[in-house]
Amino acid sequence: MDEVAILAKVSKPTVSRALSGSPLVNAKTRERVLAVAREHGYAVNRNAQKLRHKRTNTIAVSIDFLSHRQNHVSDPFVFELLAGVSEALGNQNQDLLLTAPNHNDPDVFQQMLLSRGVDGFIFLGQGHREDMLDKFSALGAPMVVWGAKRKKEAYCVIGSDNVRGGELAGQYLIEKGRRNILFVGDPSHNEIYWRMKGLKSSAENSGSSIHFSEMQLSNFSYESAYESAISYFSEAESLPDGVFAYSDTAAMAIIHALKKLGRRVPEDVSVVGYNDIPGSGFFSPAITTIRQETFLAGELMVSKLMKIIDGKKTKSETIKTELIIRDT
Amino acid sequence: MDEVAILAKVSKPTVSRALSGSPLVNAKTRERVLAVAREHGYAVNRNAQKLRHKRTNTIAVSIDFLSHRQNHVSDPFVFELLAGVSEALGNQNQDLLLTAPNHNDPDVFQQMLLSRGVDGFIFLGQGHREDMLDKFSALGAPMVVWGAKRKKEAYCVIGSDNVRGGELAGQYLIEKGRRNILFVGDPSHNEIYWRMKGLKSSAENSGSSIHFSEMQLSNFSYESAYESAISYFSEAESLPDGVFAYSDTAAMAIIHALKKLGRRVPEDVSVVGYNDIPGSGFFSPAITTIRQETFLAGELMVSKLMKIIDGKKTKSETIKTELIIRDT
DNA sequence: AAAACCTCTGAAAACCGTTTCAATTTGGCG
DNA sequence: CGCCAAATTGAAACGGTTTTCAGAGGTTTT
Repeated sequence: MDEVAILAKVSKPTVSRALSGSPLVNAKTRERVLAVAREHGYAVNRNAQKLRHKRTNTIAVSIDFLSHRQNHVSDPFVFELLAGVSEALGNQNQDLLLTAPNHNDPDVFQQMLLSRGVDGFIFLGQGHREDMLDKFSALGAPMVVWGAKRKKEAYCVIGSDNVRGGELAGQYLIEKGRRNILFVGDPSHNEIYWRMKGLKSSAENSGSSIHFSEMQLSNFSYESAYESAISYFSEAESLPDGVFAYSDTAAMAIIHALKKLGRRVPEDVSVVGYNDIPGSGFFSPAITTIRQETFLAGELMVSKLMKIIDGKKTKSETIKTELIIRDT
Repeated sequence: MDEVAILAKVSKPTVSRALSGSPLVNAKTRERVLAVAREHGYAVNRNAQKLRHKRTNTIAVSIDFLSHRQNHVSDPFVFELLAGVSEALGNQNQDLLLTAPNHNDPDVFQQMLLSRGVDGFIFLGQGHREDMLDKFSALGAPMVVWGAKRKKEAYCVIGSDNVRGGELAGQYLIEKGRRNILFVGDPSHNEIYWRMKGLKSSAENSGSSIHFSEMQLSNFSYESAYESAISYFSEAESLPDGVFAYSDTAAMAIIHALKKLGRRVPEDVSVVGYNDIPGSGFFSPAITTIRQETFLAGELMVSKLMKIIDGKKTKSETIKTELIIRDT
């Protein structure tokens, strides 16, 4: 910057002001400075800026990101969320720091904040990290979480209306005449718990007598979901005629298992998924599902987080949640 | 750091040395410093460090990332790659900066480098950005690209052996007795071009007479691929009995279209995809595909890039490429 | 006992911007 | 023409770390 200053025959602060668009600098001077900077390929050092400003304009995004090694697979849905967040952050001139998958220690996150590596956090998925998130937010970390609302609002949560999603799925299945309904998912995840609750409540309010069962599904991958399903069904007294799976990916695995066992979908069994992931309409059968507006969700999370970083208050919010019927 | 120094009754440089694990500091002194730091929740300022070191330990990752708005969808395969890269970077203590989706301007990337925002780049997918990548690499930017090798090796490319992948697909189809083979994809993408080449060469070397056709597919989404397929097939003289699609997602859309038109897959038509994305075995029919070791690819890209950043030379490399047969 | 050598520590400079504050110039107005 | 305000600029300090270099104290060698 010193060199630019000399070449433009001004002082360093003036160069700084010219480049940062300060109104305190004369228009002609600015032109001169910009010309020199452009010509000599000068770019301000972002680290010096961050150091001085005590602000990094960087947001850490943490995905409940399951590496291949552990035979986990991340849901395409998360990718959709990430795309939304990425675009929204880009629009706000914020950098997106994707945290390493195995960083699930509150200390690691706090370190990032303390060392001024990032200004705030977006957690995509609560997973089983609720305790960690509670602790972290108790430390006053600026953060927004995709997931399900908690009893006490510790941090800002954006998510779909899981109870409503469950109800929509339930109503659909009941309208289809299904009376032996299976829920697939791991209700120790908060989001999934509420989806199940919604499903149950719609069954209770339907006036019909519904047989309700539940299939735990932990440690998700297509393969393990499929195998769990096969072994579950082989031990079950009766096969369900309606299934609500916590995600489209799970629905796909379940459908595969049902077909393997000779059930026709959707003729014998109706299956509802969640997320409306790309391609869910191209599965056979096309998957009836609950859509969440992931793109808006990204924008919403980012705008909330920016507010929080600026010291303003915001509340958790729920995203539009609708049933997409695919009957063919 | 000054405060820590005072509390530990040493000077600032000593604190710095203690925290960075320098051997120049006495063991007892180090203990004292670490204790004070821990107790007072002190963390070194990463930005000051980066400023001083002229090294950020941050790698920019650019995805040919297609936002929802443009009705594009990113292939789950890219997510797999990203997961691999993320884990590998984490192991090397490098931060991963995910660039905004619309950043496709070499100037933007150069700015990131010049302003010392990042040390290097990983581009996941060449897409239609080859010119940009050439320009950027000509500026001496440290970078590694996932994609297909070019004639002249301008930058380090990691990718599958696309020609071989195409050959494997072709051999499979021909062995299945297919003689009317369709390639689906946009050969203006380098990777896809070579896959097609491989397919053709296996057809030519087979000794049988193969009718070969080609369906352009630009601007991918499931929906548009499906529609293109429907309109292509309705105008074609004959329907193919073998299809090689440039990706599993495209294969899924094509299969959907073929079924719609009353063809049975795999009885009437054999379809081969590419990537072995999660769930490709759970589609109906399960998708025969070409697998690439994405996880190793991530590690390889990162290790290559680290070498390049350290001023060492490396060469492009090809990842294991194998056919996964799913006939059921 | 002097010389040579380690080991450990601290002062000062460097990294590269931005901000504060004071100074200079210019313009407006009576 | 003199005075005041506004516009523009620059000197110096600051943000937080690391590195260079020199020095203090202790140990070993001759």
